[in-house]
This record gives sequence, C-alpha cells and structure tokens, in this order.
Amino acid sequence: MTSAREIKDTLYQQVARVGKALSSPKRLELVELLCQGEMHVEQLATEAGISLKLASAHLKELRLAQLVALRRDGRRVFYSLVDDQVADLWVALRACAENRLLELRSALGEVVSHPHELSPLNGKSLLNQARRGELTVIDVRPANEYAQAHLPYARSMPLAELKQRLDELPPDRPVVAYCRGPFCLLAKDAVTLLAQAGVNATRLEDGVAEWRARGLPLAQ
Amino acid sequence: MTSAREIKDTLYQQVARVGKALSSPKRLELVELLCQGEMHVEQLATEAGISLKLASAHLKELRLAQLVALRRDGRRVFYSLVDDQVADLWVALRACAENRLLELRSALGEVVSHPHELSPLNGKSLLNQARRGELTVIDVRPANEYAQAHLPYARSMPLAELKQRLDELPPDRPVVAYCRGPFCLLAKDAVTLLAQAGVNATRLEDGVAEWRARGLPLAQ
DNA sequence: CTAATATTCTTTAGATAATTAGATTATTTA
DNA sequence: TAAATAATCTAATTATCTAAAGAATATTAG
Repeated sequence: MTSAREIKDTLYQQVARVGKALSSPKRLELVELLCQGEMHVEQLATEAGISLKLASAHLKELRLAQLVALRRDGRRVFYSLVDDQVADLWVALRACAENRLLELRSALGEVVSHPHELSPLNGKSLLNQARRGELTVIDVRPANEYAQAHLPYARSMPLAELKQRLDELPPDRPVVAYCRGPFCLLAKDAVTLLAQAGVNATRLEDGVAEWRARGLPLAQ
Repeated sequence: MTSAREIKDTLYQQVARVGKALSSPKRLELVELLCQGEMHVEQLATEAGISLKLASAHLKELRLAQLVALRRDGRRVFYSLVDDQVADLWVALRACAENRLLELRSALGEVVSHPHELSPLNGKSLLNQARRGELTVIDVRPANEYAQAHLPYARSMPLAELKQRLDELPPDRPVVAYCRGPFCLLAKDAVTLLAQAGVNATRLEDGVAEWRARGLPLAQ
C-alpha cells in the first residue's frame, strides 16, 4: 500500500539526486571538463584545481547520480559523461544561470573583457567561412581534447604551443579561437597572444558542448 | 588583482546556486506547480504537502536563485516562475533523471501502471484530431490553472467535478485527459474514473510545461 | 612476489542546509 | 484603531555536505 504522497515524494527525490549532483561548483567544473571528452582522475583534479582525493569523491557523487561512467585502462580510471543529454543539461543550466544572475554576468565580464574580441558570427556562417577558407578556426584546448571531438574545419593549436607555432597560421586571414566554452580562459589568452603578434584574432564563446547543443555538427 | 582561479570559482559558484535550488525534492515540486501558473504560498504549501512556513522558506531559496518572482495582492503573496526558460530547465532535468535513474522509472511505473491507458499520440496529431473534433481533450487540473494556460481545444474538467459532469462529454468519442505532467496523479485518476463510467479514456503524460518545451502552442 | 602508482574508502572537523516553533511584519476588515 | 489573516523572519536542532588526511585496494613493472 503506497500512498499517492509517497509515490510523488519518491519521484521528486530521484530528480533531486540529479539536481544535487549539479549543486556543487567543483562538480559542475568536472562536468564541463568531461564535456570535452573522457579524462582520468588526475587530469580532472589538476584542471579543476583540487586534490585527487576530492576529485575522486566528487566523481563518485556524479556516478551515483548516473551522470558519469568510468572505464578502467591499466592503472588509470577514465571518466566520461554517460551521454550527450548530460552535456545538454549542463549547457541549459549554465544558460539559465547566465540569464538571471547578475553576479554571474559581471564575473563573466572578466573573462570576456573586450567585446570586440568576441566573434560576432553565428554557428552556420562561421562554418561556411571556415569551409571556404576565409578564416582560420583554431582549437586551443590540449590536443587530447581536440582528438575526441572538435569543430569542423578547426585545427588543433593548444595554447601552450601557440607561441611557437604562429608561422603555421595562414597569413592575412582572420583567426577564430575557441576552447571549452564561455567559462574557459584558454581562448581569451590565445586571442591576447595572437593580437600581440599582430594577428587579427577573435574568440568564439562556444565549446563543443554548446556547439552540439545548438544542433551543429562536430568532427573527430 | 583577481586570479584566473578566482574568476572560475566565482562562475561555477553562481551556476551552482541554480543547481542548489534544484537539489531539494520539495523545491522541485514547487517549481513544477509554478509551471502551471502563479500560485499563492498557501496553495503551494497545500499542494506540495508541506507547512506554510517551510514552503515560504523554500520559495525564498528559489527567489535568491532568481528562479521565481513574487507579487503581492492584498494579503496574498503570489509566486511565479521568472520565465519559461525555468520551466524548460525543469523539464530537461526531469527528462535527464528519467532516462538514467532506474529507481525513478520504477516509481513512475506506479503512476502509469496501465500502458494501454497512455495516449499514443504525438503532440501535432493530437492537436489535429482535437481540432477536427475526433476526440475530446480535457484538462483535469483545478480551474485556476486551466485559466492561466492550457492545451489548445482542451476544456476544463477538474478531477473534483468530473464525476458530476460526465454528461458534458460528447458521447461516443474518445477522451484524452492531461494534468500537470508525468509526475501528477490527477489524469491517472481521471482515466480510472472515466473507464469505470464506460468512457474510452487515455492519459496524455505531458503537462503545459512539457507541451511548451516541445515548441507546441498553448491557449489562454 | 614486491614495489610503485593510481585511485578509492574511511574517518573527521567545520560549514551549510532542512525543518520546526515562536515572534514579527504587512495587509485587510470591523 | 484593533483584530484577523497571510506570510516572513529569527532561533534552535538535527542532518547533510565539503574538504582534508590516513588507510586500503587494484593494477602494472620489475
């Protein structure tokens, strides 16, 4: 004999498990990292700026909420999102927060300090211009993230190597740099570096998760 | 002098405010109720089965996360979602939980115990059949929720009045009943009641929030 | 089989949240 | 202006979460 109230309580409790998994800043950062592809615990801990132990504990929470899955390879444990719906949820949650929290907007202002550095293009026209070779799209994330999924026509130029590889960029052609998404600082730094080298560079705010959530295609 | 880490921490913290707001079962239930339209605190508390004080406290949390807004009318305080994006987020979160948590699926099985009672129609064809008068769509939520938004061609027949108003239903025509969404028990009870009265009745799982999230039109 | 590495498990302290009851504020009605 | 109503605020208790540190486990290399 299960009462209506008990059934309802169970239903909302279960959904709240997912909400709870998304209620900690560090877990959100881990989810965003996993939107870039699978990573092992040490990578995740380093990128998120937390201890390995804490990363492991947060990943366990995400695993209990069935948002991530793990795969063992030798002595490494690789985590990944269970599917793209989780990435879409992250993008939706971020967008919702962005659209209503003033504190978030002003903090984001520090990431995108120079509006003219932002690529004014929408996805489709960027795609077209890139295909025609009218501009160069570079992916400034670490190479292993590029290898797992990247924007069409984008070439991998990790921020760490960018300075040494400037000569690989086709001359006299605008460059659009992207990274992990709106919260990531890699593309911002890339644009600054390129501008100092005299390259006409802008940043695309989207990462692969945002790109896919818009229904646009990705390459591997 | 704000470090990159500090900026990032702020960004994820802000998004986590929204995640945190969605991490409590009772707050989720309140959000789902507010998807039906604005309600005052006592209504919300009664429907969610909690005390007025607790409802007030949860609503304050939702307000701090900027997910709901309030309006005072006389001695009543009416709450509503700040916009449809919040309703979409609720629908997305529920869908994400539904698709991966087995416990949720089995609990949901108790709400939708008889699969043949579920309307097999998709939104557009339901709309067409309703327009042509081939079936009767009834909204079994309380009348004030119907008044704020409802499915096109639906008529209001609150569950509480349904038994007395059976004669208003066009005879020999299938009836599709809907309520607040997949977690709501009103439509299930309506279908049971109608079936006992010999009416060919099925349930539509969608509520207005799900309907709108699918990009389908609503009426007022 | 042993040592080294990568990760998880366990425990703990401090911080934060949920819930309840009592006091308080704002609004309407008499 | 006083009483009644609706909701919020404050304070207290209990429960839960975060983060860190030490112990334990699983896998590989020697």
